[in-house]
Amino acid sequence: MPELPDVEVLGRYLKSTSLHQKIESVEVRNEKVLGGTSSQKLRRALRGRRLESARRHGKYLFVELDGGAAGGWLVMHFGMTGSLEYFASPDREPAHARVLLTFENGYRLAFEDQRMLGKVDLAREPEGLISDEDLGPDALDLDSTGFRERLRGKRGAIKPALMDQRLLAGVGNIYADEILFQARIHPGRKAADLSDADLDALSDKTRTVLSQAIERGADPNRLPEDWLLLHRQEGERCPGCGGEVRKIKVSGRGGYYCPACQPETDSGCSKTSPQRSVPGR
DNA sequence: AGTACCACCTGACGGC
DNA sequence: TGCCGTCAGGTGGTAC
Repeated sequence: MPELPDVEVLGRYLKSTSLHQKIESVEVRNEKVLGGTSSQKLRRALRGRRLESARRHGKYLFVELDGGAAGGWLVMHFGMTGSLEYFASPDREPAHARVLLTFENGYRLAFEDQRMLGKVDLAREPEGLISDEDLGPDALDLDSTGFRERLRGKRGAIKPALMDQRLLAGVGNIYADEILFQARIHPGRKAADLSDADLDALSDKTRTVLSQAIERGADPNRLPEDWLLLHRQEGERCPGCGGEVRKIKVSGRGGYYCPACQPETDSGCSKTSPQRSVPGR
């Protein structure tokens, strides 16, 4: 689940549950989720401290530790199956808890991750990690000008460009499909072939899709029925036109789209997308 | 600069 | 019921 909206929601969850409490203990159940750090280092950095604030950049969540310069930041990336769970009773402990913080009030915060493709790490400053990883600006911080500039000159298909964390950070496979659907652009079209109007639509939909998803708690059950997201299956009806949703592979990733709403070639008239029966805003 | 493939991991699902 | 291949919302490395 963890693309930008999911991580934003997890960050809010952490803020509403886990800030300002002293950390009594740190338990690493599986070291595979540790990035450049070790159990010892993590324990030493966290024990006795408090989580003071949290912020997100793309799919990364940064949690500030108290203690000023000595404090540093806890960094989390949720991979494909990562999540957070704050709980008191042992029977609420998630099945795949990999790192557990226990607070002075007895509650625990679990970093859970079934497939262990996520990471928990320490960083001096978020900016350091952002530049080390060469992450682009957060997708929600990009205006249409910045968006156009960053996609300009891209050689390949638009979908992998949208998902390229170095161009803009936060969009993954699922939301890329949704954004392209709402912008009425075929995922396999060459980025370089897109008109300015196409790019503006993409930029606009990137922001509206992500922010609306956040407003709805990134919960699929609460997302609008006319989003493609809820119809990601071959043969499902397109919520825009009633046509058939199709599956394709673009640069190695499986994805869904509506051939009618997202034509393969720009027929020249999708300049200003005609009256859409699609989501819109 | 792209893409194609493999790897990292676990688990769910469909076909036989 | 069981085995097997495939696929899954992420990223990184390598080889063309």
